[in-house]
Amino acid sequence: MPEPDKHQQIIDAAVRVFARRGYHSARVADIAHEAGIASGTIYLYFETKGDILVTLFREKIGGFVADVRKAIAGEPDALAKLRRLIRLHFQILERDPALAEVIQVELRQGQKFFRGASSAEVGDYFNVIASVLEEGVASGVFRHDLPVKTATRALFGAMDQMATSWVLGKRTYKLADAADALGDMFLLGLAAKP
Amino acid sequence: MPEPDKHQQIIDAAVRVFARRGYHSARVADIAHEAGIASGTIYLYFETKGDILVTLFREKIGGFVADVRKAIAGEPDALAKLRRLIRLHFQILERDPALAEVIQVELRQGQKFFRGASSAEVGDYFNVIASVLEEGVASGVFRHDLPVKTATRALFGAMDQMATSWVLGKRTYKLADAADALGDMFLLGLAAKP
DNA sequence: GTTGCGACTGAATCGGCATTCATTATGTAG
DNA sequence: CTACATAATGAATGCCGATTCAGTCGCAAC
Repeated sequence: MPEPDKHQQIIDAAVRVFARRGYHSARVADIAHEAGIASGTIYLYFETKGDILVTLFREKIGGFVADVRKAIAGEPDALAKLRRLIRLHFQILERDPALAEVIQVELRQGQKFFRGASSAEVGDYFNVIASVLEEGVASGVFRHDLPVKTATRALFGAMDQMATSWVLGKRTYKLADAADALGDMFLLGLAAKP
Repeated sequence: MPEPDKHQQIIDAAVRVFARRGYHSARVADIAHEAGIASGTIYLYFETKGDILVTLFREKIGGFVADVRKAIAGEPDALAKLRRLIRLHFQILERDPALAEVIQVELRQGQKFFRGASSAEVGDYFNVIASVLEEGVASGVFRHDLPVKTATRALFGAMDQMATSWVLGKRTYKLADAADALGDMFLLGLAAKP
């Protein structure tokens, strides 16, 4: 009867080790060491090394999406929801640097992020974004002819790239401070007002 | 005296094999077979398997940036340059599906794309985008208070995500068709006109 | 104190594939 | 035709670390 505790212990250790060494050069023995257990024990809780990675981001991204969903549900209109979503996206990553490193850099290994095992979770997030945009179109705060799919991808891509740049840089500036600038850009555009 | 020809032959074979199998499950022997040579011959032209990947995207991305630079130089103002850049970004990827697969999916392995060996080339591309935005700010077609760095990242991220979505989907729709929609979004924003 | 049982351990195994290099082919010059 | 140089070959090597599993531990029941 594997302790549910140890599962979490291994996941947390894996986040730290993957952040430090990268997925490929991380050895299973390293994760075990970081978790304070023997390497064989890992295999009582996970099938393979890849399974650790897959499970880790399913759980983390699943939690991420749930947090965002809950937060925006409390906002009054699409505009507030959009701004809140952007801010939260950044806050969550900023809060946990090791997790941010893993999500922005390591999880993109091969197919795993957008294809493969966590595509469902990522798809959920896309749906959350799309639903906010649709609500805004329906209520008239966004352009009635907004191409929602395109806008969803563009917004996600923009946030994701800002997060990646922040991780790869020294993380000197506050990521969350960029949230409002990004929100303004999307809402108002780059063009000068006539 | 290695033939300069064979270098290219190997790179081209590698693009096809990486696109098909993914970098990790691609064997050096597969690339050799695809190129019609023996596996040992690869090592007369490249140090390691990783070197093939690194060289491949240095050359490809370098060419990509050069193409974009040249194309926008011919455009009259920042607005036209921006639209041209977006269109070209998509056209180049659409023209070569195997290369698109490799750039969007395989090259993100670990650190290689934004960190590591090709960061200089990617940095060049960021500079091209930023210079267009700066020109637009200076000439007054873009908001004078536009945060150029943020906008550069956001625009790159948006294009990159659209490309990734297109690669992961069945590539059914025309990627280039989304270019104008994306341009409009960035220039005008999501918000409804008052 | 002995038996049983699940959790845990970590040294030994094993397979896969990048890399090497002794050998062969191709080409050129005298 | 012989001698030398350079390019190409592909079978054999060697490494590395994920995975396994025979054995140990801790504990509860009787």
